[in-house]
Amino acid sequence: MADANLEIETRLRDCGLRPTRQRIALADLLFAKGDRHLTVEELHEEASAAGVPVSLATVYNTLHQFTEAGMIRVLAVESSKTYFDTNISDHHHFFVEGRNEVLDIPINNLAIDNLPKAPDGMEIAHVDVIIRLREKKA
Amino acid sequence: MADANLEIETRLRDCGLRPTRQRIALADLLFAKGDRHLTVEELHEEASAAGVPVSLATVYNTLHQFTEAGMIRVLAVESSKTYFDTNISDHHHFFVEGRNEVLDIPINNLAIDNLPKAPDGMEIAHVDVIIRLREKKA
DNA sequence: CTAGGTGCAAAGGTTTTGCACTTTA
DNA sequence: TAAAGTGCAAAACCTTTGCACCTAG
Repeated sequence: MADANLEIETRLRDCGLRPTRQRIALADLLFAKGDRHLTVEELHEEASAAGVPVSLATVYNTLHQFTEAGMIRVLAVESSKTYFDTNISDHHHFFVEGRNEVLDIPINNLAIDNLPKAPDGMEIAHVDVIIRLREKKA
Repeated sequence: MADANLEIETRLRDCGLRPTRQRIALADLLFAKGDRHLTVEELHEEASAAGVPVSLATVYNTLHQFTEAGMIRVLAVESSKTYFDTNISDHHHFFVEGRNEVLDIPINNLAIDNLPKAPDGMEIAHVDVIIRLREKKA
């Protein structure tokens, strides 16, 4: 536990972020449980539940700082809320419509044929594949 | 011009929508110029510029009605604004980060290998591919 | 005439910001 | 003790809603 915190502290420091109590707690929640897809609201509630009172504003700020530092990624799946993904490796997502749930696509041999070239003066920053799911009618 | 309006009126009627002045004008703006990617705000401004005063609320309502009717599609590219796409055929997009611009991927032989199965009880509603672009540094 | 549509303004939800206070190094 | 981070509340967005008025069939 102390070890885990030390690891997180080091990681934050490496990203140029001061390891404050709030950032350590949030990073801990984010990375302790494997890959996660969270909204600001959800992380805020988890932090409160975990006995770490953090203001919503700080959660916003922190998640954006983590994003800039490349520790997490923003997912654009739905236009009302911002989802953050703790898995920054190259992978793609299911999105369950109606339930607003993001899932990793498990066995990732998904590939794209004939990926187009970027227009002149542009380069590809990232390719997102989102497979939208709906509940099957019985 | 009268012809075009008649066409649009018929189309709206077929979708169960009364062809009101506002809906005709908006449909006209949306479909007259080929495939487009617009926000509510942009369409509202275009309508005003075209001398068709329409309230923002009506643009929102109308675009949602058109979406439900299957005339247009919602694009989730960026989490702050909703983009609507007038091209409902199966195709994908570039998104220029920083400039917040949506472009169709032109020659569409893009294909996905090993598309995963939907989890139990779910079916695939739609697959979105978004290629995020950034300006190349010289 | 009447069901449906529109406009306005107000409310709702998410995200950002300003500023005083606190904490880290 | 500086410099950076945090919390609160207010503000800034984008979007939806309620209700009185208008309009197409």
